[in-house]
Amino acid sequence: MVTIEKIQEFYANQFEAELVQEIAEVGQLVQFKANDMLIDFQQIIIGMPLLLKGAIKIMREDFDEGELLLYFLERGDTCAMTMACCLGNKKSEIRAIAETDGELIFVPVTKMDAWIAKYASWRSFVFTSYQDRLDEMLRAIDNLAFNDTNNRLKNYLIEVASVNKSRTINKTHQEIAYELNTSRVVISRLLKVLEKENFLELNRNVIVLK
DNA sequence: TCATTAACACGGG
DNA sequence: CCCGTGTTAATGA
Repeated sequence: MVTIEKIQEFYANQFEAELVQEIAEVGQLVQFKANDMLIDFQQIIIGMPLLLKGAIKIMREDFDEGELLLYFLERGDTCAMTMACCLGNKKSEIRAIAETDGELIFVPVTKMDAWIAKYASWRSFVFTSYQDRLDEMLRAIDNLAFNDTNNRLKNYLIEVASVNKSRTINKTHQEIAYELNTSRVVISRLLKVLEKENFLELNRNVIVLK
């Protein structure tokens, strides 16, 4: 059961009391661990997540089995894909994997529709979420189209450090290569250069930004 | 020029 | 020994 306090803590200024009450009644509190798979491709979405704590990475599958990191979700965010799926009864086009440990509230699909009509605050939450995700998607596309791998890697490292709230990144070169949809050789080489530039420090399984 | 794939050596756990 | 890392050589876009 979701406590009203928890919802208020994170969404207090956004939702009217009555809506907070309803979320508390039907919402389901879910704890997740880093690397938990929360949503997979083709999966049918049965609920919508309201992220309280932690970070979730949203991945897109490539035509040839590769993957690509689109963006991270953080506290107060929700997944636009989920909303699109809920409203359109479609399967997921993305994969959501926990980047860190965290906590979210799961709201059943059935309520989503009703609340859009009933609560102005929910309606604007849904719309601004769409807007935010679209903006992030555009940034992801720009990054991909106009940046070389070196800059993509830098941006990626900075973003990862930010969502983990730590300058220490616990990832292997292979994992990074996978998320940026490139090869490990390239990542190893670029990281080595960045180390020489004193941008970071390399250790086994650990990268420390300076 | 820069990425990819394959291959290999090194070394820490 | 296994895995992550660093590097090279060949090939391609």
